Amino acid sequence: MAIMNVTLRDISTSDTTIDYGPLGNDLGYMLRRAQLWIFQDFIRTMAPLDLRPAQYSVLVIINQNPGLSQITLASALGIERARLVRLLDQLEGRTLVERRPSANDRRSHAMHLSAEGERLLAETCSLVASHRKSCLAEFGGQANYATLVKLLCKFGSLEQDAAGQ
Amino acid sequence: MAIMNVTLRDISTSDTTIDYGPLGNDLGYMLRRAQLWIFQDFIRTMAPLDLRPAQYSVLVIINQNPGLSQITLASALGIERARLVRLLDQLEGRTLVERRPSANDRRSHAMHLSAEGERLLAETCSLVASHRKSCLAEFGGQANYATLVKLLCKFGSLEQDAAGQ
DNA sequence: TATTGTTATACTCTATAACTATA
DNA sequence: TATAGTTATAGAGTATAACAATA
Repeated sequence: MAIMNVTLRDISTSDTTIDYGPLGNDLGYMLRRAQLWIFQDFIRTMAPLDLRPAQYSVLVIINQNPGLSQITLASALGIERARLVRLLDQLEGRTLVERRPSANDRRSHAMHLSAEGERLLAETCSLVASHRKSCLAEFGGQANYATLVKLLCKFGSLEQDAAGQ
Repeated sequence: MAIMNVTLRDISTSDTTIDYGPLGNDLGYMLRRAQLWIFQDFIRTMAPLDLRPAQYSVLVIINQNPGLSQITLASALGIERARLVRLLDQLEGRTLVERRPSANDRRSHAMHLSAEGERLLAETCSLVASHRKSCLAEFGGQANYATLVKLLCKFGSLEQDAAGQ
Protein backbone atom coordinates (compact mmCIF):
# COMPACT_ATOMS: atom_id res chain seq x y z
CA MET A 1 0.00 0.00 0.00
CA ALA A 2 3.01 2.31 0.36
CA ILE A 3 3.14 4.09 -2.93
CA MET A 4 5.22 7.19 -2.81
CA ASN A 5 8.06 8.59 -0.82
CA VAL A 6 9.17 12.16 -0.79
CA THR A 7 12.32 13.75 0.52
CA LEU A 8 11.49 17.27 1.58
CA ARG A 9 13.70 19.58 -0.41
CA ASP A 10 13.13 22.73 1.55
CA ILE A 11 14.08 21.30 4.92
CA SER A 12 17.82 21.49 5.10
CA THR A 13 18.06 20.56 8.76
CA SER A 14 16.47 17.12 8.67
CA ASP A 15 16.54 14.76 5.72
CA THR A 16 13.37 13.02 6.83
CA THR A 17 11.69 10.88 4.23
CA ILE A 18 7.93 11.05 4.34
CA ASP A 19 5.71 8.17 3.33
CA TYR A 20 2.58 9.49 1.59
CA GLY A 21 0.82 6.14 1.51
CA PRO A 22 -2.41 6.21 -0.51
CA LEU A 23 -2.06 9.96 -1.02
CA GLY A 24 0.75 9.27 -3.47
CA ASN A 25 -1.80 7.69 -5.78
CA ASP A 26 -4.64 10.10 -5.07
CA LEU A 27 -5.57 12.32 -7.97
CA GLY A 28 -7.39 14.82 -5.77
CA TYR A 29 -4.36 15.33 -3.57
CA MET A 30 -2.02 15.66 -6.53
CA LEU A 31 -4.37 18.14 -8.19
CA ARG A 32 -4.49 20.24 -5.04
CA ARG A 33 -0.71 20.40 -4.75
CA ALA A 34 -0.22 21.18 -8.43
CA GLN A 35 -2.98 23.77 -8.50
CA LEU A 36 -1.63 25.50 -5.42
CA TRP A 37 1.80 25.69 -6.99
CA ILE A 38 0.48 27.07 -10.27
CA PHE A 39 -1.83 29.62 -8.69
CA GLN A 40 0.95 30.90 -6.45
CA ASP A 41 3.20 31.29 -9.47
CA PHE A 42 0.36 32.98 -11.36
CA ILE A 43 -0.26 35.47 -8.55
CA ARG A 44 3.44 36.19 -8.25
CA THR A 45 3.83 36.66 -12.01
CA MET A 46 0.74 38.83 -12.40
CA ALA A 47 1.51 40.95 -9.33
CA PRO A 48 2.51 43.97 -11.49
CA LEU A 49 -1.06 44.01 -12.85
CA ASP A 50 -2.64 43.05 -9.51
CA LEU A 51 -4.70 40.31 -11.14
CA ARG A 52 -5.58 37.07 -9.41
CA PRO A 53 -6.57 33.88 -11.26
CA ALA A 54 -10.32 34.31 -10.68
CA GLN A 55 -10.21 37.93 -11.84
CA TYR A 56 -8.22 36.98 -14.91
CA SER A 57 -10.70 34.23 -15.82
CA VAL A 58 -13.59 36.71 -15.59
CA LEU A 59 -11.86 39.18 -17.90
CA VAL A 60 -11.06 36.46 -20.43
CA ILE A 61 -14.60 35.07 -20.60
CA ILE A 62 -16.16 38.52 -20.92
CA ASN A 63 -13.67 39.44 -23.61
CA GLN A 64 -14.44 36.29 -25.59
CA ASN A 65 -18.20 36.55 -25.06
CA PRO A 66 -19.11 40.22 -24.81
CA GLY A 67 -22.64 41.02 -23.68
CA LEU A 68 -23.22 37.80 -21.74
CA SER A 69 -25.24 37.90 -18.54
CA GLN A 70 -23.87 37.40 -15.06
CA ILE A 71 -25.65 34.11 -14.63
CA THR A 72 -24.22 32.76 -17.87
CA LEU A 73 -20.78 34.01 -16.85
CA ALA A 74 -21.01 32.42 -13.41
CA SER A 75 -22.18 29.16 -14.92
CA ALA A 76 -19.38 29.20 -17.50
CA LEU A 77 -16.80 29.65 -14.74
CA GLY A 78 -18.44 27.14 -12.46
CA ILE A 79 -18.83 29.63 -9.60
CA GLU A 80 -21.83 30.90 -7.66
CA ARG A 81 -23.79 33.95 -8.77
CA ALA A 82 -23.11 35.51 -5.37
CA ARG A 83 -19.37 35.02 -5.69
CA LEU A 84 -19.37 36.59 -9.14
CA VAL A 85 -21.13 39.71 -7.86
CA ARG A 86 -18.20 40.56 -5.61
CA LEU A 87 -15.65 39.71 -8.27
CA LEU A 88 -17.43 42.08 -10.65
CA ASP A 89 -17.69 44.75 -7.95
CA GLN A 90 -13.90 44.69 -7.64
CA LEU A 91 -13.31 44.77 -11.37
CA GLU A 92 -15.95 47.43 -11.96
CA GLY A 93 -14.43 49.46 -9.13
CA ARG A 94 -11.20 49.44 -11.11
CA THR A 95 -13.18 50.37 -14.24
CA LEU A 96 -12.08 47.20 -16.02
CA VAL A 97 -15.59 45.87 -16.72
CA GLU A 98 -18.99 47.43 -17.27
CA ARG A 99 -22.43 46.20 -16.30
CA ARG A 100 -24.61 47.53 -19.10
CA PRO A 101 -28.40 47.19 -19.13
CA SER A 102 -29.59 44.25 -21.17
CA ALA A 103 -31.63 45.02 -24.27
CA ASN A 104 -34.16 42.22 -23.77
CA ASP A 105 -34.38 41.64 -20.05
CA ARG A 106 -34.38 44.49 -17.58
CA ARG A 107 -33.38 42.12 -14.78
CA SER A 108 -30.05 41.17 -16.31
CA HIS A 109 -26.82 42.93 -17.18
CA ALA A 110 -24.81 42.68 -20.36
CA MET A 111 -21.17 42.35 -19.37
CA HIS A 112 -18.46 44.15 -21.31
CA LEU A 113 -14.82 45.01 -20.86
CA SER A 114 -14.03 48.71 -20.70
CA ALA A 115 -11.30 50.11 -22.92
CA GLU A 116 -9.04 49.94 -19.88
CA GLY A 117 -10.08 46.35 -19.29
CA GLU A 118 -9.12 45.45 -22.82
CA ARG A 119 -5.81 47.24 -22.40
CA LEU A 120 -5.07 45.40 -19.16
CA LEU A 121 -6.02 42.07 -20.66
CA ALA A 122 -3.66 42.72 -23.56
CA GLU A 123 -0.91 43.45 -21.05
CA THR A 124 -1.46 40.08 -19.41
CA CYS A 125 -0.31 38.20 -22.50
CA SER A 126 3.43 38.50 -21.96
CA LEU A 127 3.08 37.78 -18.23
CA VAL A 128 0.87 34.77 -18.90
CA ALA A 129 3.50 33.53 -21.35
CA SER A 130 6.16 33.96 -18.68
CA HIS A 131 3.97 32.11 -16.21
CA ARG A 132 3.52 29.26 -18.65
CA LYS A 133 7.27 29.09 -19.09
CA SER A 134 7.63 28.54 -15.35
CA CYS A 135 5.02 25.79 -15.52
CA LEU A 136 6.80 24.04 -18.34
CA ALA A 137 10.09 24.27 -16.44
CA GLU A 138 8.63 22.97 -13.19
CA PHE A 139 6.71 20.28 -14.92
CA GLY A 140 9.01 19.11 -17.68
CA GLY A 141 7.97 20.10 -21.16
CA GLN A 142 5.36 21.11 -23.65
CA ALA A 143 4.17 17.59 -24.45
CA ASN A 144 3.35 16.74 -20.85
CA TYR A 145 1.65 20.11 -20.38
CA ALA A 146 -0.57 19.50 -23.40
CA THR A 147 -1.34 15.97 -22.23
CA LEU A 148 -2.42 17.25 -18.84
CA VAL A 149 -4.68 19.94 -20.27
CA LYS A 150 -6.28 17.46 -22.61
CA LEU A 151 -6.93 14.89 -19.89
CA LEU A 152 -8.24 17.49 -17.43
CA CYS A 153 -10.76 18.84 -19.93
CA LYS A 154 -12.77 15.69 -19.42
CA PHE A 155 -13.66 16.78 -15.90
CA GLY A 156 -16.34 19.13 -14.70
CA SER A 157 -18.74 19.20 -17.62
CA LEU A 158 -16.08 20.61 -19.91
CA GLU A 159 -15.68 19.25 -23.37
CA GLN A 160 -12.78 20.30 -25.50
CA ASP A 161 -13.46 21.49 -29.00
CA ALA A 162 -11.58 20.44 -32.09
CA ALA A 163 -9.33 23.46 -32.48
CA GLY A 164 -6.56 22.75 -29.96
CA GLN A 165 -3.47 24.89 -30.53
CA MET B 1 -6.45 32.17 -30.29
CA ALA B 2 -9.88 30.65 -29.78
CA ILE B 3 -9.11 27.28 -28.31
CA MET B 4 -12.06 25.72 -26.61
CA ASN B 5 -15.80 25.93 -26.73
CA VAL B 6 -18.14 24.54 -24.17
CA THR B 7 -21.83 23.94 -24.30
CA LEU B 8 -23.19 24.33 -20.81
CA ARG B 9 -24.93 21.10 -19.93
CA ASP B 10 -26.68 22.29 -16.82
CA ILE B 11 -28.45 25.20 -18.45
CA SER B 12 -31.51 23.76 -20.08
CA THR B 13 -33.07 27.11 -20.92
CA SER B 14 -30.35 28.56 -23.14
CA ASP B 15 -27.99 26.57 -25.31
CA THR B 16 -25.35 29.27 -25.24
CA THR B 17 -21.93 28.23 -26.38
CA ILE B 18 -19.15 29.86 -24.41
CA ASP B 19 -15.77 30.64 -25.88
CA TYR B 20 -13.06 30.06 -23.25
CA GLY B 21 -10.28 31.58 -25.31
CA PRO B 22 -6.84 31.15 -23.74
CA LEU B 23 -8.42 29.56 -20.65
CA GLY B 24 -9.10 26.44 -22.69
CA ASN B 25 -5.36 25.90 -22.90
CA ASP B 26 -4.53 27.06 -19.39
CA LEU B 27 -3.33 24.31 -17.10
CA GLY B 28 -4.02 26.35 -13.96
CA TYR B 29 -7.64 26.88 -14.93
CA MET B 30 -8.14 23.24 -15.87
CA LEU B 31 -6.56 22.12 -12.60
CA ARG B 32 -8.87 24.37 -10.63
CA ARG B 33 -11.98 23.02 -12.34
CA ALA B 34 -10.91 19.41 -11.98
CA GLN B 35 -9.81 19.82 -8.38
CA LEU B 36 -13.06 21.49 -7.45
CA TRP B 37 -15.02 18.65 -8.99
CA ILE B 38 -12.97 15.97 -7.25
CA PHE B 39 -13.02 17.67 -3.84
CA GLN B 40 -16.78 18.12 -4.01
CA ASP B 41 -17.18 14.46 -4.85
CA PHE B 42 -14.77 13.53 -2.05
CA ILE B 43 -16.68 15.61 0.50
CA ARG B 44 -19.99 14.13 -0.65
CA THR B 45 -18.65 10.57 -0.54
CA MET B 46 -16.95 10.95 2.86
CA ALA B 47 -19.92 12.77 4.42
CA PRO B 48 -20.87 9.69 6.51
CA LEU B 49 -17.48 9.96 8.24
CA ASP B 50 -17.51 13.78 8.28
CA LEU B 51 -14.00 13.93 6.83
CA ARG B 52 -12.82 16.66 4.48
CA PRO B 53 -9.85 16.27 2.13
CA ALA B 54 -7.44 18.23 4.33
CA GLN B 55 -8.42 16.24 7.41
CA TYR B 56 -8.05 12.98 5.53
CA SER B 57 -4.58 13.91 4.31
CA VAL B 58 -3.49 14.69 7.87
CA LEU B 59 -4.70 11.31 9.13
CA VAL B 60 -2.96 9.47 6.30
CA ILE B 61 0.41 11.16 6.78
CA ILE B 62 0.36 10.63 10.54
CA ASN B 63 -0.61 7.01 10.08
CA GLN B 64 2.23 6.43 7.62
CA ASN B 65 4.76 8.38 9.70
CA PRO B 66 3.84 8.01 13.36
CA GLY B 67 5.68 10.27 15.80
CA LEU B 68 6.47 13.02 13.32
CA SER B 69 6.43 16.66 14.48
CA GLN B 70 3.88 19.27 13.48
CA ILE B 71 6.40 21.22 11.48
CA THR B 72 7.43 18.16 9.51
CA LEU B 73 3.79 17.28 8.96
CA ALA B 74 2.92 20.79 7.79
CA SER B 75 5.90 20.79 5.47
CA ALA B 76 4.98 17.37 4.07
CA LEU B 77 1.47 18.59 3.30
CA GLY B 78 2.66 21.92 1.95
CA ILE B 79 0.54 23.93 4.39
CA GLU B 80 1.36 26.56 7.01
CA ARG B 81 2.14 25.61 10.61
CA ALA B 82 -0.67 27.89 11.74
CA ARG B 83 -3.18 26.19 9.48
CA LEU B 84 -2.13 22.77 10.77
CA VAL B 85 -2.70 23.82 14.36
CA ARG B 86 -6.41 24.33 13.75
CA LEU B 87 -6.71 21.15 11.71
CA LEU B 88 -5.14 19.20 14.58
CA ASP B 89 -7.36 20.98 17.13
CA GLN B 90 -10.40 19.68 15.25
CA LEU B 91 -9.07 16.15 14.92
CA GLU B 92 -7.84 16.05 18.50
CA GLY B 93 -11.22 17.36 19.62
CA ARG B 94 -12.73 14.30 17.96
CA THR B 95 -10.06 12.15 19.66
CA LEU B 96 -8.74 10.96 16.31
CA VAL B 97 -5.16 12.16 16.81
CA GLU B 98 -2.89 12.70 19.82
CA ARG B 99 -0.19 15.30 20.44
CA ARG B 100 2.30 13.42 22.58
CA PRO B 101 5.38 15.05 24.10
CA SER B 102 8.49 14.52 22.03
CA ALA B 103 11.27 12.46 23.59
CA ASN B 104 14.12 14.65 22.33
CA ASP B 105 12.72 18.15 22.02
CA ARG B 106 10.37 19.57 24.60
CA ARG B 107 9.20 22.24 22.13
CA SER B 108 7.73 19.76 19.69
CA HIS B 109 4.94 17.20 19.66
CA ALA B 110 5.04 13.63 18.40
CA MET B 111 1.89 13.07 16.38
CA HIS B 112 0.01 9.79 16.57
CA LEU B 113 -3.38 8.43 15.58
CA SER B 114 -5.58 7.29 18.44
CA ALA B 115 -7.16 3.85 18.27
CA GLU B 116 -10.32 5.59 17.12
CA GLY B 117 -8.34 7.49 14.50
CA GLU B 118 -6.98 4.22 13.14
CA ARG B 119 -10.46 2.75 13.10
CA LEU B 120 -11.87 5.76 11.24
CA LEU B 121 -9.02 5.71 8.72
CA ALA B 122 -9.69 2.04 8.07
CA GLU B 123 -13.32 2.89 7.44
CA THR B 124 -12.32 5.43 4.82
CA CYS B 125 -10.93 2.75 2.52
CA SER B 126 -14.19 1.59 0.99
CA LEU B 127 -15.46 5.15 0.63
CA VAL B 128 -12.19 6.27 -0.95
CA ALA B 129 -12.52 3.38 -3.38
CA SER B 130 -16.04 4.47 -4.23
CA HIS B 131 -14.81 8.03 -4.71
CA ARG B 132 -12.09 6.83 -7.04
CA LYS B 133 -14.68 4.93 -9.04
CA SER B 134 -16.56 8.18 -9.57
CA CYS B 135 -13.34 9.84 -10.72
CA LEU B 136 -12.61 7.09 -13.19
CA ALA B 137 -16.15 7.31 -14.54
CA GLU B 138 -16.09 11.09 -14.86
CA PHE B 139 -12.65 11.10 -16.33
CA GLY B 140 -12.58 8.06 -18.57
CA GLY B 141 -10.53 5.18 -17.26
CA GLN B 142 -7.71 3.81 -15.20
CA ALA B 143 -4.96 4.51 -17.71
CA ASN B 144 -5.74 8.24 -17.94
CA TYR B 145 -6.04 8.47 -14.16
CA ALA B 146 -2.61 6.91 -13.70
CA THR B 147 -1.12 9.17 -16.36
CA LEU B 148 -2.50 12.24 -14.63
CA VAL B 149 -1.17 11.23 -11.22
CA LYS B 150 2.24 10.50 -12.67
CA LEU B 151 2.47 13.80 -14.51
CA LEU B 152 1.19 15.81 -11.55
CA CYS B 153 3.80 14.33 -9.21
CA LYS B 154 6.38 16.43 -10.97
CA PHE B 155 4.86 19.57 -9.49
CA GLY B 156 5.34 21.10 -6.09
CA SER B 157 8.62 19.59 -4.97
CA LEU B 158 7.15 16.10 -5.08
CA GLU B 159 9.13 13.31 -6.60
CA GLN B 160 7.55 9.97 -7.15
CA ASP B 161 9.35 6.93 -5.87
CA ALA B 162 9.93 3.74 -7.78
CA ALA B 163 7.15 1.66 -6.23
CA GLY B 164 4.12 2.85 -8.18
CA GLN B 165 1.16 0.50 -7.76
C1' DT C 1 19.55 33.64 18.19
C1' DA C 2 16.75 30.24 16.03
C1' DT C 3 12.95 26.94 16.17
C1' DT C 4 8.23 24.76 17.62
C1' DG C 5 3.88 25.46 18.46
C1' DT C 6 0.40 28.89 19.12
C1' DT C 7 -2.66 32.99 18.63
C1' DA C 8 -4.51 36.65 15.93
C1' DT C 9 -5.70 39.04 11.72
C1' DA C 10 -6.98 39.75 6.95
C1' DC C 11 -8.31 38.20 2.70
C1' DT C 12 -9.94 34.70 -0.83
C1' DC C 13 -13.12 31.32 -1.89
C1' DT C 14 -17.15 28.18 -1.30
C1' DA C 15 -21.90 27.32 0.06
C1' DT C 16 -26.41 28.90 1.60
C1' DA C 17 -30.42 31.43 2.23
C1' DA C 18 -33.12 35.32 1.68
C1' DC C 19 -34.31 39.63 -0.48
C1' DT C 20 -35.68 43.03 -4.81
C1' DA C 21 -37.04 43.80 -9.18
C1' DT C 22 -38.37 42.10 -12.95
C1' DA C 23 -40.28 38.28 -16.10
C1' DT D 1 -44.38 31.47 -9.93
C1' DA D 2 -39.70 31.68 -11.63
C1' DT D 3 -35.42 34.14 -12.74
C1' DA D 4 -31.31 37.80 -12.43
C1' DG D 5 -28.89 40.17 -9.52
C1' DT D 6 -27.86 41.32 -4.80
C1' DT D 7 -26.91 41.05 0.23
C1' DA D 8 -25.61 38.58 4.30
C1' DT D 9 -23.54 34.88 6.81
C1' DA D 10 -20.73 30.91 7.97
C1' DG D 11 -16.96 28.16 7.23
C1' DA D 12 -12.62 26.53 4.79
C1' DG D 13 -8.27 27.74 3.20
C1' DT D 14 -4.18 30.89 2.53
C1' DA D 15 -0.72 34.29 4.08
C1' DT D 16 1.27 37.07 7.70
C1' DA D 17 3.07 38.63 11.92
C1' DA D 18 3.92 38.21 16.61
C1' DC D 19 4.34 35.72 20.94
C1' DA D 20 5.89 31.98 24.69
C1' DA D 21 8.56 28.10 25.61
C1' DT D 22 12.49 25.78 24.44
C1' DA D 23 16.77 24.78 21.84
